[in-house]
Amino acid sequence: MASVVTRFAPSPTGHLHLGGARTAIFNWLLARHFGGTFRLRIEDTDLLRSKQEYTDSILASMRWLGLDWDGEIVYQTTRTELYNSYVEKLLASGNAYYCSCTSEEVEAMRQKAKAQGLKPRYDGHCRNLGLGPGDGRCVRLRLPDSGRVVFDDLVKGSIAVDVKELDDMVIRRADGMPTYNMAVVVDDHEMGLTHIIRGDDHVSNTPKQILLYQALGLPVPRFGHVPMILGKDKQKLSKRHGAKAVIEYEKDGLLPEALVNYLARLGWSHGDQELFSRDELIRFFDGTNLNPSAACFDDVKLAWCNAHTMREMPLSELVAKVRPFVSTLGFGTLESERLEPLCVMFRERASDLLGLAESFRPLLLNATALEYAEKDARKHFVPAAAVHLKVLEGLFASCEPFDAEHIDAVLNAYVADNGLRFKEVAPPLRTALMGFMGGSHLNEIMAFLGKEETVQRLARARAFCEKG
RNA sequence: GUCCCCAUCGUCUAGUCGGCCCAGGACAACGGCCUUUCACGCCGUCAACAGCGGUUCAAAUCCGCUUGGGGACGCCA
Repeated sequence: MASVVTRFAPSPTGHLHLGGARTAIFNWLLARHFGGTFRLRIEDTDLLRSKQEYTDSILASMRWLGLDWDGEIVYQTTRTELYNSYVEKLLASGNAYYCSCTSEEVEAMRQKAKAQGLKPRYDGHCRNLGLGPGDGRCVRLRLPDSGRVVFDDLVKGSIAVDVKELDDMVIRRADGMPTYNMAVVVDDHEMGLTHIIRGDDHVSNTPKQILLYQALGLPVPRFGHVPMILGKDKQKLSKRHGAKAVIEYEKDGLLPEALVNYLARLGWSHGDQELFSRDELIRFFDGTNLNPSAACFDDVKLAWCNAHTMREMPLSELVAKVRPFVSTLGFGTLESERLEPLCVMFRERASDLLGLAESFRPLLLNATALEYAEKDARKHFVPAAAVHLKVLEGLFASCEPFDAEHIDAVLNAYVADNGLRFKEVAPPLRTALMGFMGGSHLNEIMAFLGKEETVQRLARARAFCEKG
């Protein structure tokens, strides 16, 4: 099989959003699977809405997701002459013609067709007028008089459309600029595309583009139209329906591996497997098993996927990734030696980096600033607990070395020697140390806090217990 | 309105040529175990083939219709 060439072609009119990210992932995966080429093209011909900052943002998100592209990035605004050379070919071969109809006239044709219960379309008014170039004249493609356009879609199977449903579309505007379909066909051909995976909303453009390829005598690439991603409410994912940009997930502390894993799995499957490493994704994704029906985005499952990734990744990597979140939350800049135990203690309790960093809060503030959860304090800071805390203060003060193992021994001995049960001692102790009934193993928490801080926390809590 | 596409648990999905599917996995929910809290982990429960016809010995799987959903009909991309 000839080398596979795929592409991602966003318009820089906004940040990279989930739907775009997913089509980028599919194209990237297909290219990497077959050892092919993955190209990037910026469709910036909409001068009013396109902005450099969006191009930068999209590229940043692509890099963050780990989707590397091959070759130079193609910017459509730099290729007007190229597109026009193709329009000229079409004009020369008689497959295109000049049209002098005004927008108002074309609109009237559409209304008329609509009134007759037909699809609104251009009626071919200038088709055989033999008009030459002139002011205000656009160029239209001359469609075959009859026939069907049939293509085998990678995800939806065979799709057929009657040429009668289409009309002689504009391929070059009166201002000399090519239209979208024209530019896309020229670019996809010039860039050597063999496979094009894109959103569902393009299926109706596909017959038009195929007709263009045929008129130009060019080979038609393979198309695959993936359904759009729906929101929780089954509505199309839009800004109003919780559609978030990739960059926001990054800010929320999601791991790119997890987002790629989740998105790849949305609309594609490999048996019952849910979790994939990047290598597995590349190994298994071959353009088959793409689901033709639309999928709803589920951020709960994304969170699960992220939590899993966070638990499995190397500790050193996790430490490096939470660090910025720790400082953003105002906990200062911590050494890896301090961050490591924190990550070990809390990584399986958080579902994203921000949440993980946030869970460090009770252990990074001073004893005097620790806030007690009212409910837990009321329940566990009772007079009886004061006795335990007081004895423990003394025992811990003389615990040497003050590490998890020895702390555990002290705690166990205290409970055993006094015929107590852990359930009587642990709650007040935990509340004293964490401020609420949560967190990791008590001995590890104390070891992290250090002797002095631990004793201080117990003493402060004891005061509350005595008050009752 | 016209054309195109889609239709399995609440959600993501498995389901090679129809039989091994009174439909499997995962997330969520619920229950339990583990336990020094919360989590993780483990075990279990709940839960779906849109409807109606047809083909067939046999249909979630094939065909048709209906219903429902989505998309497209620009000198936007």
